[in-house]
Parts: sequence; structure tokens; C-alpha cells
Amino acid sequence: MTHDERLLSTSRTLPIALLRARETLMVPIRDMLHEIGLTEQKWRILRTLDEIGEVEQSTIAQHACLLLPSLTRTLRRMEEEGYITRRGDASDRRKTFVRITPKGEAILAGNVSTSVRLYARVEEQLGRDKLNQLLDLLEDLQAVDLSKPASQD
Amino acid sequence: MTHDERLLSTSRTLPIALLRARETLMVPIRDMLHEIGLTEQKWRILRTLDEIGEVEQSTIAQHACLLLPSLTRTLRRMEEEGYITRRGDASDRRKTFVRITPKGEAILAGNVSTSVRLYARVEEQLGRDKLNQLLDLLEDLQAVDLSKPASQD
DNA sequence: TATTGTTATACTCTATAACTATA
DNA sequence: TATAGTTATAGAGTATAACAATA
Repeated sequence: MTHDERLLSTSRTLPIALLRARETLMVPIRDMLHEIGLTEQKWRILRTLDEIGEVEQSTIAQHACLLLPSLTRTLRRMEEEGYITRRGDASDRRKTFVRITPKGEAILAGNVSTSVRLYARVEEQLGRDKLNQLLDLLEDLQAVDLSKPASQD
Repeated sequence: MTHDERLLSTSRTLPIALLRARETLMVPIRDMLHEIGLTEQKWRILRTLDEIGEVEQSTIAQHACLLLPSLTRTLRRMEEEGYITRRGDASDRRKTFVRITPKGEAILAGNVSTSVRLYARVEEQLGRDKLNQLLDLLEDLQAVDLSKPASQD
């Protein structure tokens, strides 16, 4: 055995460390979202749609870390609120394509400065190199395949 | 201005990158928790109590990233289930101290191997150096103070 | 048969305010 | 006045299964 059968300290446990780090960042972001009446989930959906354009719902669910049943209800509300539109796909009529509206783009644009300011504060205290290193490592981690067991001793 | 007033790509946005990376890890952990009938929150509470011993509820809330009202209800259920005990503080009778029970410790111990296996898979694919680097950076990020504005240009 | 998405349901968590008790 | 915790409540998300439509 190369590893002890002991639990790691919570600050060295990835899921908890990721959550705590995220909570630090989310405090000012929640303030912003509260002012504009969006939930975290709706914000992630808008960011996703703004970035990748018109896509089907399964793709949004994957990118925004949401389950399809949650997404269905959230998108219905967002459509009512005018942030997104939906249209069926002609070639595969099971699919629905979702697109951000100008109103959706506008609310993102109107709050860019908050994101930029936050990013600047983090960069100021962490340093640009460390920040980029962290983003690189998070991309690596996200790509890790946990479906196969690790090699056994 | 040193920063463009544009939104970063979602994979280079810390809150989203942190969430996606965490989701990757949580898939196998949720399977484990489901089997033993614990929610993610209860699991974090047990991990916290196991690590720092008998503490007041505000401290648990902070460490496990939960709000006090959520914690109150969850701890009541966990007390009924025999995972924790609570006792009032004699010197400051507003406080309640919470402690993990042997049953709580047992359920952690019984699932160490899942955590260890997961950690091993990540280490195998990411490398030990990168993994430690990531954990260091997450600790740094968690300690960032976002209450003061960044220096203005 | 598998996939895309919807609906229904039960449960849980979140967020906020109001409240009690204590310091 | 401030702090620790509880209660109440409304809203939202999570998880699962069952379902319809389509491929």
C-alpha cells in the first residue's frame, strides 16, 4: 500500500477545498446576482449560452452543472423573463435549441465590471502566475477520468 | 485600465471552473454517500467534527460551508440518527457544543477506502506535484480577502 | 432500443427575517 | 447592544422514476 487508510485533513481534501475556495469568491458575486434578481444557476446558464451560442439543453446541463429536470423548469422561467428563447430542431425533433436574447446579453454586459473587479482583486493578492496556474490545474482536474480504478499494489 | 471589460471564458472563470472540477470528483463520492444514506452536507459535518473535535455550531457552519438555520435542522436529524451529540456550554449558555459519536466515527472509518481510492486515481492522472500544488493554491485562494477594492488605474 | 426532453414527486438546501436567551 | 442559536417560511435546487416523442 502506498497510501494510509486515514482520512486527509479537510483542507487537503479536494471536494471540500474546492467548495471553500468557491464560497470565498461567491460572497461578492451573490451580492451582485441578488441585486439583479438572478440565481447562481441562471447566471451560469446565461454565461454558457453567451459563450457557446445556440445549443441543445443537454449541453447546457453539462456546462452549467445542472440536471435536466432542473434545467427544464429554470429555462421555462427564463423564457418567460425574456432572457432566452427556445426552438425545436427540424432535423431531430426530440431536441430543443436554446439561445440567449439581447436582454440576456444585456444583463451579462451590465455586470461585467463586477466580475472584472473581482478577478483583479484575486490577481492582486494571489499573483497573476498563481492564478493562471490554478486555472490550468482546475482544467486538468476536470478532465480526470475517475471511472477506472487506480492501479492496485 | 489593465483589464478589458469583457467576460472571461467560463473555463477560465474561477467560480465555474471550481464547480466543474468539484462535480468531476463528486460523482463517485455521491455514489458512496447514497449507499450509506448521507447527504453531502452531513458528510462535511462529520468530516469537520472528526477533524476539529467538539466545537460550537458557528464553527461547523464556517468549516462545512453551511448556514446556521440549515445546520440547526441537519444536526437535529443527525442527533436522532446517533451520529452526533450536543451539550450546552456551562460558561456561556448561548452556545451549544457538538461532538461526533462513535457511530459517526465508524461511518467515516468505514468509507475511508473510497476517499483513498479516489485520491489515488487523481494523483495517478494528475501527478503528485500538481495535486499538491493545486491544494496549496486552493488554500491561498480561500484566504483571499475580497472585502477591499483592488487598486484602481 | 437508445436518446432527448418533460413531468411529477419527495426531499433537501438556501435565504431571510423574526425571535429567544444570554452576554 | 451584540452574539449564538432556533424557528418559520418561501423559494429553489436535487434526485429519481415514469413518461412521451423521436431516432
